[in-house]
Amino acid sequence: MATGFHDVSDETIDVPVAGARREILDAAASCFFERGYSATSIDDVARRLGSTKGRIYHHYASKADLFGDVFKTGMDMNFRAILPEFSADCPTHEKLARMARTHTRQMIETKPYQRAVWEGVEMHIRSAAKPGQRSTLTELLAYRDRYSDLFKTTLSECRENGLLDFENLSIANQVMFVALNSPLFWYSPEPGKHRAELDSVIDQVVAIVMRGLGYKGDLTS
Amino acid sequence: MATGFHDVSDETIDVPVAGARREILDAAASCFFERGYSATSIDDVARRLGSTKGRIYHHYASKADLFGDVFKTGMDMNFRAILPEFSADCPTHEKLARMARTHTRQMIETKPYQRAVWEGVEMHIRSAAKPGQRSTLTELLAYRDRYSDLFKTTLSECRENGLLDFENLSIANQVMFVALNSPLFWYSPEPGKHRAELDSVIDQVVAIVMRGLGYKGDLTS
DNA sequence: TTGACAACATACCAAGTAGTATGTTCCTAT
DNA sequence: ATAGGAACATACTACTTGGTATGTTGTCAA
Repeated sequence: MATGFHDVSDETIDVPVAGARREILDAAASCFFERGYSATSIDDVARRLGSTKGRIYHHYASKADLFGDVFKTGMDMNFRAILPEFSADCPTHEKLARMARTHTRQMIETKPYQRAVWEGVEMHIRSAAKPGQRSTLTELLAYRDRYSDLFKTTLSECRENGLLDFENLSIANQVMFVALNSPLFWYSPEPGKHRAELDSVIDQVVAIVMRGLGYKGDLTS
Repeated sequence: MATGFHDVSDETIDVPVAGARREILDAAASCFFERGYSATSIDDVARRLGSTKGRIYHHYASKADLFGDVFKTGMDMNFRAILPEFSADCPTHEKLARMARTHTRQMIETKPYQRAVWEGVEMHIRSAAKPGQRSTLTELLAYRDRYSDLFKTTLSECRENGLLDFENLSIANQVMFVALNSPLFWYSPEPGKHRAELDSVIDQVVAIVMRGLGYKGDLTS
């Protein structure tokens, strides 16, 4: 099948897409971010690119495929940012805090892509995908679940070490993710602002989440 | 203007819409919940009603108006649930906990409506409304802000009393709301399940949030 | 030089979609 | 009884949208 769409189910993490594809992806992510998936037409994306539909359909078989690639590219970014932290050899609670910070930073710095990921998850929850989209979306969601499991595992370790305290692991994980993702909806860094402000926002969100999960210590590391 | 659409800006909280309107609202909320606003056609709503477009356009001037009424009805439900708690005379932290519980319960029990509220907020954030929808949506958002301020006020009081501890009030409020709203996305009560399960989910979410905001005490009240 | 193919643009189509214009039926106030 | 309007259904239109079919141009290997 010549969708130009790499298989999601293999166990490797892809490097970011480059060149022409990337331009299309950026435009698509921006449009999906501003208007949502179904309110965005292929012509909208083309207009933002300063070109026409032809260009997009030359690289992608369908609108759903384009969305899928935005989703996957967003997740690739997250994996590349998180894996070093996940593999780091440091106290479990510190690892979790670093992962949380990195994740939250990702949400802000690659917002359009992450917003597409969010919508993809929503589409799956509401099972609002037509057959055909359905199988592709399911694969993509499995990809995201692998990412989620990195946090889930770390959360579980922390609890076993007595560093965290919560009842149900899945619920804790869900609430944590939603909270860490939340800047996606309420924070837009003003162009002139210092990096310090962004760091402050991230620190505050992570602090609330860590304490919420039962962490008692300091987070000045 | 014969939109049959009550003014949002007055200071009273409306009683729930009854009868024929309510049937349409329920169907619309369900459709918006399952497919999102722009992926839902008026014919979809009509089909769910077992009727035709004529019925809907007899009561609502446009799709945006219909959505607006779903939004407002959802917010009316929230106000009616929260105001007694907000006005209750009890320790501030307990008031907040009760408000949080009530709000979270609302998210689960009136999910389709709350999901429309969420999407309305999103639409406003991304300013993805065409002119005309825009002014209506802005009014509705002001309505929601009044609701949000009830929590913000209580949060602030708690901090002044030394019962909570967080840095920025707005950030704390945003993170709190997103976390309390989160069951909207990950919890679907199975029909057979006991009410106990629902209560447990609510308690866990509220516990995480309260601790995250710096509350040190117990929540067994 | 030339054939072939990638990378687009142009033109087009069938299927929706919001909204309207116009019936039709039933209920109710007079 | 009947006029009138509320509450719909039916039929229609103008427009959008995803997708396709078909050009056009540049590039590059043989």
